[in-house]
Amino acid sequence: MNEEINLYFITKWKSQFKKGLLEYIILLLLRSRPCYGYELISEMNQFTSLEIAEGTIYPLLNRLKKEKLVTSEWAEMETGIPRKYYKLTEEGTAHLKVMREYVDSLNISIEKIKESV
Amino acid sequence: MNEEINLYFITKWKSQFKKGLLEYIILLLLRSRPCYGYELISEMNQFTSLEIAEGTIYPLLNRLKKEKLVTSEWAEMETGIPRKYYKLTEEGTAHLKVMREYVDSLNISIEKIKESV
DNA sequence: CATAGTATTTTGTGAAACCAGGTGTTTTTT
DNA sequence: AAAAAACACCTGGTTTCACAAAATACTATG
Repeated sequence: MNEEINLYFITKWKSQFKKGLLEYIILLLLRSRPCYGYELISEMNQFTSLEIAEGTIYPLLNRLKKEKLVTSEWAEMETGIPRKYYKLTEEGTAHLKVMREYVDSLNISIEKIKESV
Repeated sequence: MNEEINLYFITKWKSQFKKGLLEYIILLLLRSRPCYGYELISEMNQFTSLEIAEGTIYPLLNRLKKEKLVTSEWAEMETGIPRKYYKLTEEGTAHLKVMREYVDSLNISIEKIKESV
């Protein structure tokens, strides 16, 4: 049935599709509580079909920090490796709101296109 | 109210967010009928809040053609400039189906994240 | 004590959107 | 009739991001 699907194309497309989307989802996830990078990777695997590489999430979090949408803080664990927790700032919340409105309005438009056939 | 929004950040993010998404929307638009590039730009402006530059759409359509997801054909107009019409192929339809399922499942996941606060 | 899992970081590569420009035609304005 | 705007396509260079791969280092399990 799917013999004719070019999986290489789909894989590439999925990778491109994540651009910007990951930033949005990470901010959404941080809305509920501070998280550390490794945790966000597993949250992502659990809640979505998205897989996010380590080499993706840590630079992404650093960008968000540089933009002051999140802050970070080391947490020494009683046992285990220290974790760097990222927390949404007020600025982050405000920006997420703008992003969310954009994504929502886009989704509505796309639904219209899908229906209009 | 929005004084604190970094519009430069938002603009960059929107540009990133389009990656992969545009490819998906173009295929969705071509599902109903063949279109030419310039037409797709105005359709996009009309139906969505997305703006797509000429320097984006023409390379995009060429990529889709190279991947055999669309075919193209010149149409000499009785009056006006010749147009290159792009038409979805069977392969394009099959790939769009896969992409659509991916996007739909992602949207469901994101909705869950949004609700879980 | 070796292996797997936890947790962060860095480097290099590839792909896509965009800007800025170019070409040529047609229509509208002045 | 000339100038300007709109139509319609294309290209080259820049920037950004996801990813693979590797490095570092600690912890838990067998």
